[in-house]
Amino acid sequence: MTKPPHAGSEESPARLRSIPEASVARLAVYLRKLGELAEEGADTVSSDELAAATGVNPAKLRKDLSYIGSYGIRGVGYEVAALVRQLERTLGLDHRQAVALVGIGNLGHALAGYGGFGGRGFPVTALFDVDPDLVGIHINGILVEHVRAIPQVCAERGVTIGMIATPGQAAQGVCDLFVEAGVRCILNFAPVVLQVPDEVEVRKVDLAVELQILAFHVARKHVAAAEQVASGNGHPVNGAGGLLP
Amino acid sequence: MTKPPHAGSEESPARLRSIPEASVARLAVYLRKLGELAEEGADTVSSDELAAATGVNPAKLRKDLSYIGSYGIRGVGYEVAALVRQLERTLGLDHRQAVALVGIGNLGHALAGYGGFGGRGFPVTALFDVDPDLVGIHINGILVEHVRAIPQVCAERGVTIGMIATPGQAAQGVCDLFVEAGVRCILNFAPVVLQVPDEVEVRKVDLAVELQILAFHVARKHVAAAEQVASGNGHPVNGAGGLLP
DNA sequence: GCGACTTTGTGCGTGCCTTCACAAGCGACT
DNA sequence: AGTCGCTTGTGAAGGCACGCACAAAGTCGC
Repeated sequence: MTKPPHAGSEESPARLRSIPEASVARLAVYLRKLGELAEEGADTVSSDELAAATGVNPAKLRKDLSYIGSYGIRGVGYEVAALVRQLERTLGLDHRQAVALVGIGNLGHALAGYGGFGGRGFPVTALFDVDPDLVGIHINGILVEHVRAIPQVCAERGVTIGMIATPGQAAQGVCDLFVEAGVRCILNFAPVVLQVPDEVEVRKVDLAVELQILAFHVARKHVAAAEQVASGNGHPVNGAGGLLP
Repeated sequence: MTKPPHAGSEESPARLRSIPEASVARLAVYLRKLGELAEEGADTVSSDELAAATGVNPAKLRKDLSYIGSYGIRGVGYEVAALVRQLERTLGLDHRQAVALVGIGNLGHALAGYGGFGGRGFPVTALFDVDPDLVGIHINGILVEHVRAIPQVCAERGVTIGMIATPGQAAQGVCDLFVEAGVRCILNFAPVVLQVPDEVEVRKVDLAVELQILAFHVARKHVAAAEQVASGNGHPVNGAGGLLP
């Protein structure tokens, strides 16, 4: 239960497993900001500083970082370079993850051309579609192949992550092909819930749902605004600086 | 995110405000599935049925629906049409929400052309960019205007939701323009944390982070697999993804 | 009209995540 | 060398969400 305190330099897998899901998501955000800081020449950051820049609570940030070990210096902060290295190792970015993308529609095209992936250790290695007009063309130098080639191609090129940007009806079929190819992690942009074996991890990004959540908040704010007018309570605005006293 | 410690919790219209954030996200998913069911001619659904189709626990689904009122019939299920109506009202979809999009790059182009928005009550009403080569062209019949026109155009057309698909450096500036225009809800695809006044709601979609989370799971599964081989104990850890029939 | 069956709505225990608060540790300054 | 100020790391408490299990409530068959 209680971990041995101050275990410095080992790669205990138990440590990995114990990181809460919510923390992992934030670690990725910290990592990007740290990259920027490194480019600006920063040597160290304090938790308060990094927390403000990433919009989280400083204590939460420190706890998140404590999951991957003690890499801070009390009274000083965190050494940027060391923290970046450790985060990259923890997030599995120390070896590249080949990514395959299925569905070269509007969104798929954008994803295939998105520079944010390849530049960050996620080279898009294979593209697939069913449309004969698309199969055979190149996007960013990558050949679009037919969906039926998924199992073979993915296995050959060691694809570890699959992205599905097809229409909803096609998504489950594509997913099954990925699973067959041994892909264990899938990022799904199609508006359906994929059925997968236990050992496969699926994350879903649903743009329409995101908008609907915002629409809910629009409605809520509308009501709140009406209330405020009624009660005469105006709320002062916290400007772009955004740091609370 | 950063809220003043316990702002005045009035409970007047109360029902909307009391819906947990996590439930709102799922309500949107239920709504889409219900739309499909309605098209297939279904009159009623049971919670078990809808829960299986959307990948959630039936009890959780019933609790979610209970937040918006009792629209189920015991022994039968939920009347699809009535539930759709009520969900649309709760999510603020009974009046259209004009959406503005800034940043007509790869992703922006895809978003502008994405049919899933307009068809679901979110007409993309305005497009903006700074690139002179883009300003002036039409996408899907919508004119791309210069970013500096954001305040005026958004105010004129009653834009309630702004989407930011610009590079990171430009995002905060665009965000400020949205706020100036009175836009209170923002969907941010840029990899930065936006600083906004308290009354503005920001949701962030970060594709690179999504991939990094998956990369973490790839690494975790890798370790787990190696351990299994080593210890001979075949017990795969069940991750956090709880979707399983 | 009555009983059995089905399905909703929800009270409650459990576990995770967040947040506070503070001791421990480190560097700088005198 | 000692003290002071700053920052990390973490124990503990609170809150939120999830899921179980069951009572209430309705339908269907006879």
